[in-house]
Amino acid sequence: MIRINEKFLDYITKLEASDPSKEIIKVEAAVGTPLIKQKTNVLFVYIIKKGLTKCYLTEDTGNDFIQEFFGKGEVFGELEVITGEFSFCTIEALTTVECYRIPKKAFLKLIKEDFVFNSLVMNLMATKIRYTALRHSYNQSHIIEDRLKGLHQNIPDLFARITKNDIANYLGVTIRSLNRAIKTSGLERS
Amino acid sequence: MIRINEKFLDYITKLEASDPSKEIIKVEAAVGTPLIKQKTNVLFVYIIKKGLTKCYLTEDTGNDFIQEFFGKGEVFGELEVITGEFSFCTIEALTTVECYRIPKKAFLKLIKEDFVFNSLVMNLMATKIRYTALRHSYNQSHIIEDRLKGLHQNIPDLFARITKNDIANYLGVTIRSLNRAIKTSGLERS
DNA sequence: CGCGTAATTGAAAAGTATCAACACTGGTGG
DNA sequence: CCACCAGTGTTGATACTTTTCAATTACGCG
Repeated sequence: MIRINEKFLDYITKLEASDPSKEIIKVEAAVGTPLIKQKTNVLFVYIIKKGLTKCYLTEDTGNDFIQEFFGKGEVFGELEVITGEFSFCTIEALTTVECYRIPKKAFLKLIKEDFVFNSLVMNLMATKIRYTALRHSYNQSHIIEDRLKGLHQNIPDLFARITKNDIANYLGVTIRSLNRAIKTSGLERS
Repeated sequence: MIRINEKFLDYITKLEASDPSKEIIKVEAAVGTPLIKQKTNVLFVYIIKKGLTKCYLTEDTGNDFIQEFFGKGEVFGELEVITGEFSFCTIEALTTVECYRIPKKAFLKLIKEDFVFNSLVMNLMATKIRYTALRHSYNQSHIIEDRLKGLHQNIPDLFARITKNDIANYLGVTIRSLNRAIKTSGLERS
């Protein structure tokens, strides 16, 4: 599932336009660039303006597990900035990505002083929890084929946008199993 | 893993003590009582004072998947109250449970007017996301035996406190597989 | 004692991973 | 222009993990 958050993007766009101190700036990242790295200190919060990223964890086994794909308006880095802990995941650009970047201090100030902003962040986090919980549950109680079908319904041009490797890492399976599931589900030429 | 949040409990305890309008009240639930039901409107936020609950989703397949066990200080219902959506999980008492109960309106008012409270809620949600994400990733990339060992490390008296059925639903496996894992991991008499 | 719920176990079937070989594609440099 | 290479994708055979199904035992309680 590619998550988006138009509402938040709208608000940030307005903020950026009326920001005299230029705390919110636009940055661009090329394909493959890690915007946040696992187990590092997070100094900025990012909001995607355009493009696609993956959010993944590298396990001690060496496996990557993709949590979610972030699209337009999605926010990352906010958890780490709020709790002050190191990042538990890596955010990497899958396409060229344009985003807004807010320094930690400015983000925390906005949370404190702008209640609308505060509410948007609360909502965004609540939605992340719901989404993550539902997906975990779904993954545990459905076989690969069902999970693949579900993903494909949400992203019709799935195979054009995301590599097989990333799809497999998102579903938490090997590429071999993914390929078999594609066959048996009849999703080959999509 | 049984999650706890002493800091939040402390704050609520203080709030309750100095609450003239008696919006925060203490309630008690017997074993098996559902405090929040999946797919229903949520009117209260709860904070556990004493006891243990399970937070689980019932899938369309009929399987229950336990998200987490909540202990002292853990909060639930806050997500639904913030987003206004129906609950996506059920919260059920595993022991006799004492908790504080705050009406939706009062909770939202606290968020708006008490910044310390607001920060505590933000932190609590950020922590939930981190925890949920890490667990999902861990579950996808480790076999049952490892997952069981990890759980047992966190809850040494696991088998005394939680039924086999619930442990299996927490790990997302069948009881049969759980029993085999207990054997092969040498955790039988714990 | 008798009942219902929880726990245990074996055998077979289904699902998934591992391993290894091979095909396709778009550069890159001789 | 071709050979080579790296990255990506495909496929079969086999081994391993987990579920399903069914039978059986253990335990608490009226």
